[in-house]
Amino acid sequence: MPELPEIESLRQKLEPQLIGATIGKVTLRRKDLRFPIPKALVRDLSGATILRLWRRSKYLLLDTDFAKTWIVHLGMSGRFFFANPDLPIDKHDHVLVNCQDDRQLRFRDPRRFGMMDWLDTKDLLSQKWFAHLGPEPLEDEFSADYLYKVCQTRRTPIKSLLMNAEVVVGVGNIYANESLFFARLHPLTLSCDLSFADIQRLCAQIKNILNHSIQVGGSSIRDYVDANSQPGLYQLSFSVYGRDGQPCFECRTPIESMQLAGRSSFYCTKCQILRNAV
DNA sequence: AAATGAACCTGTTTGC
DNA sequence: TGCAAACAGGTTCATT
Repeated sequence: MPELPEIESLRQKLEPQLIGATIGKVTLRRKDLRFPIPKALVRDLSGATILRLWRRSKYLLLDTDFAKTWIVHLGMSGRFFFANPDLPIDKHDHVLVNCQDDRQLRFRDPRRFGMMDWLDTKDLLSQKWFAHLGPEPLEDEFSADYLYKVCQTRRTPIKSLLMNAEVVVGVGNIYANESLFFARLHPLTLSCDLSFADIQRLCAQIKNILNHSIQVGGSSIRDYVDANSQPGLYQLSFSVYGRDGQPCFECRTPIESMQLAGRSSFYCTKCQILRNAV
C-alpha cells in the first residue's frame, strides 16, 4: 500500500483518537512480521500512554510516557485500524491492542512485509531504521538545489533515484510515476542529464502531488485503508499509474508501461520525451 | 562506491 | 473451469 500520503493520512486520523490514550492488553498472534517483534514492546506497551504521534518516512512513530517510541511500518499490505469488539479476527490480524474504550487497534498484514519496533524516544531519528534516510519531501530541505546536486553525482534513471530512500523518503512507485509525468520527464532519463529547470519542475510536482494526495486521504488500490477502515481517493486522480494502454489525458497517446528496477513504470511517450538514457 | 536484482510472503489477477 | 505464472504500494541484502 503505503507511500508517504497514506501513512500521513493514517497518522492524521489516528492522532485525535490516540493522544492521551492508555494502552491496555497487547496480544501477539504472531511473533514475527518482517522482523521479530521485540518482547519488550509487548511487555511495556501495555499500561503506557501515547504522548505524540508523528511520522518519519513511511514509519509511524508513537511516543509513550515510557520514554520509548512504538514504531509501526505497514510494508506493502499492512493495515492499522480500529476494530469494534464484534469484528471477527482475521487470520492476518497479527497484533491486537486494546485501548481505553472498548475498541481495539489492530495490525493486519497478509504479506508480513511490515514491522514493529520499540526504541528509545531520545535520539530516535539517529537510530537504526532512520540513520541513513534522506530528507522528507515536503520539508524545505528537499529543494531543487538539493535534488540537482544529488542528480549530478549519480548516473541512474531518475525514477530509480526518486525511489531511493537515501535521496528522498516517502516517494514510492505510484508517486514516482505520477511526479515524472507532471514534470514531463521520462522515467529512464539519467539523473545527471537533467537540467536545473527539469529538477525545479520535478521537485515542485513531487510536493504538489504528495500534498494533494494527503488532502484526499491517500491512494487505495487494494489494501490501504485509514484508521477507520476508509479508503483514500487519490487513485481516482492517477494520470499514468495503472493506466497502461489508456489514452494520456494531455495528448490521447496510449500510456505505455515497462519494468524498471523491478517496478512497473507507466509513462506517455509523447509528453515524457526521452532525451538520454542508459 | 554505486547500481542492479533477488529475496522476503501471501493473495489476487491474468493467461493458457 | 482449472491451474500456473505473473504481479502487487517496501526495504534490505548480496552481487556486479
